[in-house]
Amino acid sequence: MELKPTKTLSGFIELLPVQQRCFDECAMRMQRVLKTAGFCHLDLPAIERAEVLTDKDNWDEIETQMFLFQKGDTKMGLRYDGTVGLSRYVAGHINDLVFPFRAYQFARNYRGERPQRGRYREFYQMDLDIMGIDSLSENYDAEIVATLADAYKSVKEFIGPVNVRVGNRRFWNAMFASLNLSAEQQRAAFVLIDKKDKISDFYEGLVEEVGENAANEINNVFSNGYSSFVGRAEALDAAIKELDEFMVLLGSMGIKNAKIDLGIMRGHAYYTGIVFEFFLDNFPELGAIGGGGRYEDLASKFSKTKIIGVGAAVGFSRLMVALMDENRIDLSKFERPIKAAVLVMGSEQVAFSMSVLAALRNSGITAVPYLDANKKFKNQVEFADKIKARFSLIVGENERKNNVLSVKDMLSGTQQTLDIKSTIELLKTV
RNA sequence: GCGGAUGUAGCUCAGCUGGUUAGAGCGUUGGUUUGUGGUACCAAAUGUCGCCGGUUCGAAUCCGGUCAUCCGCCCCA
Repeated sequence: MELKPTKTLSGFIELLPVQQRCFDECAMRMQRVLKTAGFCHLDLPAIERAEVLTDKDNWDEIETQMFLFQKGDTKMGLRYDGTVGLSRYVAGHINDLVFPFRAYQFARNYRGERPQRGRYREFYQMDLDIMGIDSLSENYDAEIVATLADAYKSVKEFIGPVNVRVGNRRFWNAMFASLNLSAEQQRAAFVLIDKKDKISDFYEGLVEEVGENAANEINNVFSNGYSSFVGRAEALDAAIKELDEFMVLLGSMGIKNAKIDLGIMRGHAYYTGIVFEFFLDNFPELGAIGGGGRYEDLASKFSKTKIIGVGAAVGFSRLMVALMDENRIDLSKFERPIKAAVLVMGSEQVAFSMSVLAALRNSGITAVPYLDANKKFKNQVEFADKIKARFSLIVGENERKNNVLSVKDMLSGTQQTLDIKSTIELLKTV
């Protein structure tokens, strides 16, 4: 009989138990930080109407990038990030929510693009957002960054330290306006600045797009610093002030690993103010591991009410899988989840063994039985060894009759006979 | 959508200047040892050599096509 394939579809991830435990632990810690910061958990549908997911009309074109399908007359698709669903949710429940509304999502998202290294078709993303109606103080921008920095800090022992770079779209809008750039030139300059670190001919490209004078000015932002533009124009001053105040607030929340980098742009068009990206200190070549910014018209396609947001997204799967693939996470902490393996020598011992098992679990000890009681004892010990149980609790005829256990330390190989109570005490101390 | 590489055992791969019966390691199962694992030794099972076609007396091997996967580009909502 021909066997069916066991490999996952291209672009899909599955982890081994040790990796999964690490993944889950990190996910839990980061979410706990967000909950403590008062972000409520939203678990939104993975499937949305196609019209919610895209503004484009060309079904064939978007089909290559998203997972789309149709039931009856309803075209629908899998969400590709958390923002779209959140916008819809907030606009739809606007009367039931309290603003500023803060929410986080930890959910799987789907993209239909062709997979390559570090880019998956299904992945977990953690989104956190604060939304306001009509207005939302920029102070929240700092809180979002500080909260996310705390979330990363909670998993520092696994991923190492992070740093954050902060940019400001308002600065560039003011800059471009003062340079009298056309809309087209602005767009071109945006793209170039966004790709600045990736391309070698940044300056030459700028000259070509916006002319030599403007190119020199833009380049000065990076060579002389943004502060040198103070007093040039009102809007520029405001943007510079916003950046300075932002950094002060970050500092007062204890965030020290942040710096201003006006080369941070973010690809998405919807950002309008502060933008930021997080990087790993020890693995900068991985690229941004999370980022976000402020968007002024989050939900304009769902509601006439003006909803303003500031938010961030963490490519959680990408981060964890990349680190695990490169063996940069010490997984030893997750290798021995089982404290005790209960080995049952013969079916007469099953009932007694089950009572031992229950007693162990009631005491909070992670215990696994080997219930094929008539298998050779050798296989049972081997099983205990393979699941890396810390102890084997052996139940044979003698043990059952005397109401005791043979407790074998699987690391040292030594063995002793204890009653159940003493066994539990021993296991609790290890 | 474009380019490069790779498809052989459950897994990782070797074999490929065409030549009898298709190889290794790991893993699995059994045994050495039916109340003791990690190490050792012995043995066994497992293949449409991705698929289709061509060349040839003969193809895992050469050629064409096709599909799939990986890597990169494009894109990144």
